[in-house]
Amino acid sequence: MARCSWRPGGSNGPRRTATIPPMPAENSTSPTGRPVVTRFAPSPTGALHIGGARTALFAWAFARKHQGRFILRIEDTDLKRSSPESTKGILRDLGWLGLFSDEGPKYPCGKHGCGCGKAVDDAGFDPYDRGRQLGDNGPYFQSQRAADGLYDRYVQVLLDAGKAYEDDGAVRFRMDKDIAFTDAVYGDITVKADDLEDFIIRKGADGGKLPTFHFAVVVDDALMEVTHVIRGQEHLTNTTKHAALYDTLAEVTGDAATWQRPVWVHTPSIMNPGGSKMSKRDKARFARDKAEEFLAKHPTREDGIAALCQMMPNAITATHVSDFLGKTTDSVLLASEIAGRLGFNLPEIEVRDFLVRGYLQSALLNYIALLGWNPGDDIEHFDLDFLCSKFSLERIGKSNSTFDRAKLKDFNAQAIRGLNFGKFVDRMTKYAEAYRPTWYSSKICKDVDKWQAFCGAVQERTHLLPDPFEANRFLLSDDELIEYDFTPKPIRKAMMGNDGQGVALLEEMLAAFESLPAEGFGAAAHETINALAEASGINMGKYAQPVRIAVSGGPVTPPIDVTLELLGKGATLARMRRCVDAAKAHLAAASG
RNA sequence: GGCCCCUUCGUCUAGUCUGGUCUAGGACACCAGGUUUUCAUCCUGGUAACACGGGUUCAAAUCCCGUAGGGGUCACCA
Repeated sequence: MARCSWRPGGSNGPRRTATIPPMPAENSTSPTGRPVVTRFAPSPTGALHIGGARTALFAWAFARKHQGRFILRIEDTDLKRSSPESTKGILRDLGWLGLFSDEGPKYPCGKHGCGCGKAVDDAGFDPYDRGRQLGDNGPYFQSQRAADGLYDRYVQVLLDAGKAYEDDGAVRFRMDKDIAFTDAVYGDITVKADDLEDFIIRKGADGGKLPTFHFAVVVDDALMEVTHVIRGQEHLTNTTKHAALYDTLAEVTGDAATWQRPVWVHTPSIMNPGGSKMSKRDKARFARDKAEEFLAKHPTREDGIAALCQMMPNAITATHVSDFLGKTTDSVLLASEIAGRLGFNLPEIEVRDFLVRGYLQSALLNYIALLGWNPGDDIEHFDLDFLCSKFSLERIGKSNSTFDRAKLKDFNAQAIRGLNFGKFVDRMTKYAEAYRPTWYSSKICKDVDKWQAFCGAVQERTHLLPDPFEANRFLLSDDELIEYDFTPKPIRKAMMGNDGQGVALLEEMLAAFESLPAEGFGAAAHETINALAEASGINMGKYAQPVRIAVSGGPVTPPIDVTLELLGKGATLARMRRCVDAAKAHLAAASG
């Protein structure tokens, strides 16, 4: 395999030789005649967000489809905004999605790509460790490549050839020709020289004399032999710059093979329902709106802010809050703090958000694959293998698409239902361990039989992993804490309807349950109800609803046998007694 | 504002290149009915779109022009 080091001395023999295997005939998507190489090149300025994940997915799938390589390269040439933490986060999230690179830095523990939600011990993990960067094209961090003097060599070549010039400490590239290029999605694009401007390829002292994105991306993609540049459409206009750079570098180095233009593939954007581009700032915006609603409930704005601050940790002052409300800051930290106190969920924007909210990676991947791409038939539900076998550039759409959480949620529910039971139990256990400690340490979760019964009862009604925990809080509640409110219609109807028939039936069951054994209580109680119903000719539902209400305070629970088994005899009877008393009091109050 | 790009049900989209088979198909959401001890699931049915205006043609969602709307870009950010 040809190494990618360009000889600054000027020897300009072709780097790629005839030893490069010819493209398979069926591979018409690589007109460059080279083996397919794609890359994902995030800048580590924050967590991996959903748009980046889709770009990575497409690049990864395309490489798989053509038996090519998928490279991960970190574009950290912006000193001020890049951080190793972001790099770790991006690596971790790509790992969670299962989009591992063939070359470039990798997350250390493949096991934690499992979505278990477990806090990963990455204390000793240094993504910048060159030993971890697999591949023969040197380091995969632009900061390291710059330190090696890589980009400077080419800047000098351009300077020497008169194609670039110094400008106030920076180096600017001349754009003096019309540029035309072909995009695999958008087709032919032409821009006249008059509409183009010379642009910076190397920053001045303030920017650490580092290459700009436009320059680094071209040099790296060329040297890494990237054949297909798949990225978001915000780069479509920028591509004129890149095309010019490829052409000029080919001309001045005489190495047309290395500086051959790649196939550009620009993907449409993912938008919010409101029409704005999906971004981190949405969290702040959302929290702000909710906070304003909260404020509006107070006599004055000042009162509202004071009340809000009251709820916040001490470190957060009124100034912080009003800055946030005044849009001086979009702090995600503040946004999530407000969300926590006011009891709402921030919109999921970053890949990690979806993990925390209980989405399965298979559902998320499936859904985002369909945002801007489709297999051409009516198949919507598929896995990564299917995607890899079907993915094609031709089927990427041109128009932006709106992110529809309702549809994603449906995909997730279907994915959960499709999980085999053992896997579902495993997911629930790990989710509880990571995000629901109270449940994780509860006797329901610790008792294998109970836990299996619980999971079995909830699987088909789970849309998001935490749903069962939210919907069944009553299972962990103290008996005395169950509150009975007989005014909501479904409850009133079940208990008070037909002259308080529900209350009477509840008493009847209570009496019958007393003699049941504590062991196997759920099944026994269920049989008893069946027998009672049959004997009285009153249908089963009339018995079941009052029990539901008695044990949970509400009209909705898992199937009655499982519910009572999880609760056990003691709790069930205690709650039924309290409920009977409360119902009678309610009845008396109503008639009196 | 200049330049580039986009425009089919509320949303994701099929169909557009290679006009007729499109009285425009699927999915999510929504509505109605059915199954079910609640909820959920499941089943059946329904509402709902070719942005607008011209042109070409025997025939246009499909081709051409214009208008409107939307997005992107015009940084020593990527």
